[in-house]
Amino acid sequence: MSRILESRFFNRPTLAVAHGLLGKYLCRRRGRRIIRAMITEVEAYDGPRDKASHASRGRTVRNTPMFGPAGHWYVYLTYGMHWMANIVVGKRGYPAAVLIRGVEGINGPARVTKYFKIDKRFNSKPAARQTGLWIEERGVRIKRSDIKHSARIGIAYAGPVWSNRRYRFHLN
DNA sequence: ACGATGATGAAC
DNA sequence: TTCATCATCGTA
Repeated sequence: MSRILESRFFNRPTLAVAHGLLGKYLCRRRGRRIIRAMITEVEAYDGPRDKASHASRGRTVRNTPMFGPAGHWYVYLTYGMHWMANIVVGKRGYPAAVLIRGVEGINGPARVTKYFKIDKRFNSKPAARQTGLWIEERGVRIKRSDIKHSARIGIAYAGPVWSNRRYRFHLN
């Protein structure tokens, strides 16, 4: 049994969605083939005050998807070569997203997008089967005690308050 | 430890 | 229009 996650799942507080994504499956259809992998690591970027978030300096062309409806993708290029896959969460107008940092067997957000062949084509598109990139519940139960939380990676510029927040969640 | 590699946003 | 900065990775 499996269930494709829809906006009712993503339209919740950012940290709750981040926790909830662990154990869910990132799914990609290319032609007839579908690849799936369990999400094992995520990071939350929560609201306009979060100094580590692209939205901390207001709305721009790039970060516009973060202000849009929950359950849509926010995909952007970093370091001139790596795509980052984020799912938008929370209410419209409130900029928040969860970065998918790792799936089973693949660690690192750039490796995830490389493996799943995710790029700007998905930016602002809904996570849905029709789009070719979506997220499924497949019956994996994650115990609260199996979720580790720690500081987010690569965001020291955000200052001590925001860089020390334990907004990174992972299994193991 | 550091270079790759280019879009972004802010300053000028 | 220029410039520093980046939600990183692979090689050392």
